[in-house]
Amino acid sequence: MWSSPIIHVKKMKTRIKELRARYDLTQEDLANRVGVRRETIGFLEKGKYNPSLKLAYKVAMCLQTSIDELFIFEEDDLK
Amino acid sequence: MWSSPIIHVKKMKTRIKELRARYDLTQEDLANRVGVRRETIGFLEKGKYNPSLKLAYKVAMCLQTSIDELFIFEEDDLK
DNA sequence: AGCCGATGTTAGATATAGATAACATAATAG
DNA sequence: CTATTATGTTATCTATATCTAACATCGGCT
Repeated sequence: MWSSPIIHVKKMKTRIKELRARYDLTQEDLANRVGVRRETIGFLEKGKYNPSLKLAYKVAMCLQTSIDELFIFEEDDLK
Repeated sequence: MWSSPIIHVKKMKTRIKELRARYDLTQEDLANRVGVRRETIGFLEKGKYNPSLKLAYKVAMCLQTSIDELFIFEEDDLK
């Protein structure tokens, strides 16, 4: 008798790759600036995992944008 | 090409508690809507950990705001 | 004084983010 | 063509977010 959650997030897209290209950065460049591994950036671009808020923020800062601009959520909706 | 800044995030504040009060929700109410445990909301409010981006998003949606409005980052600086 | 709903806090378990190293492939330069 | 650089991908490891179940504390209410 628990109630199911109201918010569902089906999928999350990111504009990391697009913005990284705009600034002509390699995955490794960006990774170095953010302070993570190259693979981590690669996995993020491919949506292979759900970053921590701090990581999302750091990537956004390095790409001169905001979290809300960098990540796009597609909702399943409010039920 | 600029000199590679390394981003440091010293601390993160959140307005969860403030907004939760505005909508007159208990931690448990919000937790149920978001789909996490009450303690998780409590720990988030106290800055005891760094949520995933999806969780941050869901909390923001439940509080009628955005991630960028809900979480405030204090930078250590671009160095 | 009690009770009760909300929050704090702990300890242990599980899930997963992110690290690391390795190797493969694509594209590009030479 | 080979050499190199950027990216894809896999497997294993560690750190930590989140779950779960307790129990404590605090505040409001009668």
